[in-house]
Amino acid sequence: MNPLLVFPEPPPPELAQCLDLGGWTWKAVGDPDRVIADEPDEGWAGAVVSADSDPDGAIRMCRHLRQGEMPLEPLLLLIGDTQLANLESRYDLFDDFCLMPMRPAELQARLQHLFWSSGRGTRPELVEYGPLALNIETYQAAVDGEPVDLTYMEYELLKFLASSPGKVFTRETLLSRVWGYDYYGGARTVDVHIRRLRAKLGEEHAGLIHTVRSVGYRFGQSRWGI
Amino acid sequence: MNPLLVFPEPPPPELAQCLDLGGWTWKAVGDPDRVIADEPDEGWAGAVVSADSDPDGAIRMCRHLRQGEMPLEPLLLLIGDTQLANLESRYDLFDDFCLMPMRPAELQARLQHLFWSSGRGTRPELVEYGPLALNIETYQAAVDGEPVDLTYMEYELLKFLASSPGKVFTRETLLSRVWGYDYYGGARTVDVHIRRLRAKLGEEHAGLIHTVRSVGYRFGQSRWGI
DNA sequence: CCAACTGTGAACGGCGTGTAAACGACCTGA
DNA sequence: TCAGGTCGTTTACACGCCGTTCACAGTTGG
Repeated sequence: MNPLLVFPEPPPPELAQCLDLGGWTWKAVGDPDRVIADEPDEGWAGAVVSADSDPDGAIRMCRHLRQGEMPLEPLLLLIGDTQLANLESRYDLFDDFCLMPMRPAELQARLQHLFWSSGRGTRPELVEYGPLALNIETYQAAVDGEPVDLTYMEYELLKFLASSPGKVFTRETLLSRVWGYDYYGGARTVDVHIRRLRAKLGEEHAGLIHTVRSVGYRFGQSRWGI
Repeated sequence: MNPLLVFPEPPPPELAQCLDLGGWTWKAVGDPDRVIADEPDEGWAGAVVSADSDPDGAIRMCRHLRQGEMPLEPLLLLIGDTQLANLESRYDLFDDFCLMPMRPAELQARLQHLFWSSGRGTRPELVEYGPLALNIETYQAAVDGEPVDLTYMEYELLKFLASSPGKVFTRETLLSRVWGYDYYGGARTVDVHIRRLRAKLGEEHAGLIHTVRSVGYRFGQSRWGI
């Protein structure tokens, strides 16, 4: 999943720990001006802003995230109960809030509820390598920006390979991981699917999938640039 | 302002006191069957459901308020922190929650935030995609400006799909999100509704709904503009 | 009581998938 | 250098899954 934007930098330890425990990926940003510069390629999935230590900075951050053409959603605001009164007439700055000191389970529930409400992980999850791009959400593939029509198994196989570029997988590994642990069939199956993949990638990019003789197949270059 | 529906009957004293202090008008309803009978002429403004004393009854009430053609919004759920874990996958039953024992200021803030959101924020009144336009308020659909007559389920399905254009949904996901998480029925149901939708969209626009073999269905084009 | 809406079972057809077999490239040893 | 073997590539084909479509039953509302 795309990382969450977290304010301030560094975040309160209990917040960081709680996010990690919940399995969220996140990145702290200390200043509104750094939001664009620090934005990952996939974009922000949402934001968690703590007003505990620096209330004014937090408000500035919220306002900055919400203005502009693409307001960042969802946005969760963490505040102390003494600051509750200041919230009034600023409801446009956040989607939900959570009182400090927070209970980890409450934070988890609020984040999940927010993402459920917004309907999706906001932006597409992508697996990219060189000219290849796989959109996990839409089950679509593209090479050099040109869409490629893949069947279900072709897509799954390519996704698995491209998730670990440079790593060699044996046919047995591929069969058990892509086809399923209980799959029982010949190893030739893998070969044929690799061939169909290469054909669809086109002559120019067929070389993205390397054959490692007597071992298996590898997607992309090895780490030594062979 | 219209009264809030409050559960249970009688409500916990601290809840009643807190609502009164905040200047809310409210009316307690102890049983889902009494929601219609006790509804004031102006209708309910929203609901506050406490799961403190009777968790199962509270869930039943939430479900009852949310089902039907006119789900009651906004709905605030009050729960003890030990019940947090039960919330998962029931995010459709409420719009926000508040942990017990509650802080009066927090309840006020959450109610105000909810009414602010349902009043003018977040929820789009129109879902548009290319030639398709869905009016959420009036439950009407139009293609190329021409109104299309959709049944309830057709409308809900199309609205859900069109809310996340490009994203692929499995039949299971559609059944749980559109039909309800507790729906138990065959996946063929989805197919047939998709077919009816395509028919009503007309030959020209039937392609708006794509079949992703072995996966599910997708509305609209991918974000790569295929 | 009729009409519209919704869910389910079954038949049909297409295409994705797995497998066999021929072919060719590469390696090894004599 | 040639023979034999190993391994990957390529082609062809049949099976069966999966989506489509239709018919019909159950339900609800007017």
